[in-house]
Amino acid sequence: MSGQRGRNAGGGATGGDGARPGRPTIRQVAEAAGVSVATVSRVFAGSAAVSAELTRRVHEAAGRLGYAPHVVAQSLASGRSNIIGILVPNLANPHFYSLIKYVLHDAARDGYQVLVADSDESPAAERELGLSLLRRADGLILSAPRSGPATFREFVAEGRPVLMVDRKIDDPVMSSVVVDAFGAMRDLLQHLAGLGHEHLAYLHGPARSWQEQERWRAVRGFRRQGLRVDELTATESLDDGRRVADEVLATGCTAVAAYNDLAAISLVGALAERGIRVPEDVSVTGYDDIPFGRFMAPPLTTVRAPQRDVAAAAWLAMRGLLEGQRPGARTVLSAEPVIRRSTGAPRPAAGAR
Amino acid sequence: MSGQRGRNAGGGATGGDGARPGRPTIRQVAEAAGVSVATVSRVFAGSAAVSAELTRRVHEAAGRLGYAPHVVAQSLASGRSNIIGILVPNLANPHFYSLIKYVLHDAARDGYQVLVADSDESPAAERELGLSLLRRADGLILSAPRSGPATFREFVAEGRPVLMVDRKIDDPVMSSVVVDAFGAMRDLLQHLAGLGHEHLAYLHGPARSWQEQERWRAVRGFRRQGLRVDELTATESLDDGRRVADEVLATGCTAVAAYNDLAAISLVGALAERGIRVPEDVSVTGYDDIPFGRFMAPPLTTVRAPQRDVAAAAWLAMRGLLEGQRPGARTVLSAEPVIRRSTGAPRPAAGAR
DNA sequence: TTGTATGCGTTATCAC
DNA sequence: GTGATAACGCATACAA
Repeated sequence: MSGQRGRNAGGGATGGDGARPGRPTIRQVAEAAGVSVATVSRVFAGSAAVSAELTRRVHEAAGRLGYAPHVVAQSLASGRSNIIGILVPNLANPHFYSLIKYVLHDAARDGYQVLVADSDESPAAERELGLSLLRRADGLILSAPRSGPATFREFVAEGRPVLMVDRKIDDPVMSSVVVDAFGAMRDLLQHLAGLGHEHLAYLHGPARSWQEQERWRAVRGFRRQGLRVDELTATESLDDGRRVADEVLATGCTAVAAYNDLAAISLVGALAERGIRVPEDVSVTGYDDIPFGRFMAPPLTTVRAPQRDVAAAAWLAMRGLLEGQRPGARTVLSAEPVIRRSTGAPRPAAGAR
Repeated sequence: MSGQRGRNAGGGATGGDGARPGRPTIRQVAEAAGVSVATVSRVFAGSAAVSAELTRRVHEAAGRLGYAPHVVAQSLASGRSNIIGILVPNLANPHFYSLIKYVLHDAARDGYQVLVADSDESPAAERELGLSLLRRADGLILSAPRSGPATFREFVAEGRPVLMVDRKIDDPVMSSVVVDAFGAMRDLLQHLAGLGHEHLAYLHGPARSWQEQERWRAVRGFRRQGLRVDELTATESLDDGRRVADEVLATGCTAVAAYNDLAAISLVGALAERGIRVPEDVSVTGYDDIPFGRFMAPPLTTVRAPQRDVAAAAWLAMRGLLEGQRPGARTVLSAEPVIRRSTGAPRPAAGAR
């Protein structure tokens, strides 16, 4: 027998005035309303037409007993949980929780709850967490996944919709929503080149990130224009600015393009500690346009990732998949540079500081 | 019949070589291993001693068939879902997702998944989302809830553990983990008073927040020391800085204590736009010590809320409750001011700017 | 439109 | 230590 066994004893023979405790079941409501359990089920699911009279009686009885459907039992019987999972590589980055916040709201409006998991940049954790989410959830949103195609196929093999956000994928069994980072990053660097910068440093992001690859591809492209581009590596945390600042200064560059705002913000802070002025001594750009970039001194030049649109597109796609649409759809959104005051013309001559 | 009807046909009479598709069930594993379903269940649950030989055979068969327990069926039968819910008032505030991130990890380590919901500061939404989470989850963590005791009792009436974070509660049916904001805020203002400030403005937070009430209580206390304290209202978003900045300037105060870092950051940004220098013209303090406060110019003087400890205490308490501990425990943590450079001595004379 | 009967995949009780 | 089996609470094919 089960754990809650005996909670709703009686009820059968003597007429429903048996044990009182615990939540009422659909059976008790049916009895109280003088209808079958199927009718109660239909009334609550809206799945089939029920006469006005019986609908009224069911609602009356349910209200009186304080009945609410048991979601776990519904899930077992129907095969749907009305839960979706969302897996991100780093919950500490505002970029990701802005996605989560919006998806949460859109999903709630459609009656879905959201299981959240954070892989902390670990492909192995991502695989495990993804599979774990897929046991519960009707679908999974993978935001900027760090693992590879083999893992994705394992996910899909679970038989539930998987949606990739910010990761290009050729496999037709998965849909995706991506932001075109290449174009936006190219435009951002065009802005730097236009200011007269000829020597850049790029702060790499996580190597397994598709967005990182796209952003770097755009930066690399400027080498062909004769610009010098040095490569450094940022981290996902805010605490690493000092090391990076020293490395940046060692390159002698006049501008730094960071993989994302977190790295840029941390760098600007560390530069300020050293008395280096931004943008007078060195220009700095970020990517994402997280809310705090506006409040730095100087306000950060960056690229605005349209997270509201990404989230909306993601939920729209996921809902479609849940309703049985064929997977494989690709949504591409574009981002745009936001020029603030962390970028300016390069200092006139070397050694000016 | 059910939605997945027919997925695992055959199996009974003819000996298990029936339909192949779909996930294997415990019954198929039992058959393949030549044991009963009860034994398979015990092996996977570790709930009772099973001989080494049978354990081996079960694992072998399960591995061969690719069996994994069906979590929804487990939930229905056991009455436990291994899911907890966490409900916050505003996911856009780093203060809250830092709590979420830590709880997520601690819970995952114990095999729990986490449903996240965001009430957007609405008590009505909080009630609805809380009840909704409680249908699925084994327990609910309420972070800084905005609704009242009546709602909390509804939550508790669902028969599952409810843990309050950052909200004092006298009801012995609920446990709580709170940070002593009063003491920390008092210390922070002592710092301001020590610098010579005699005229403060306080930026109120959400009225329904217990933390707001405690912080304000500490600020109000300084009136008895002869300090002048003007009251203004901040918002939870970063976008309202300009209005607040004008109101702050109108008071003529020499220091501003904001309810939280978000409000302080936004205020400093708006003041900078107006050419007002911090801390030379006006000192500003925040509360929470979100990561970005360190990277503002000037770095923000604030109070460090020990979120790692709060999260650890919260999960510890929740796990205890899930294991059947009696509710009612109170954990109180303390916070400390972090003096950075957004505070300084007041400008010597009025009208100096 | 409504009711009946069965199955969803497990857990846990009881007898051995 | 192991097996048989009744719940867990609901959805749904099918009959009426």
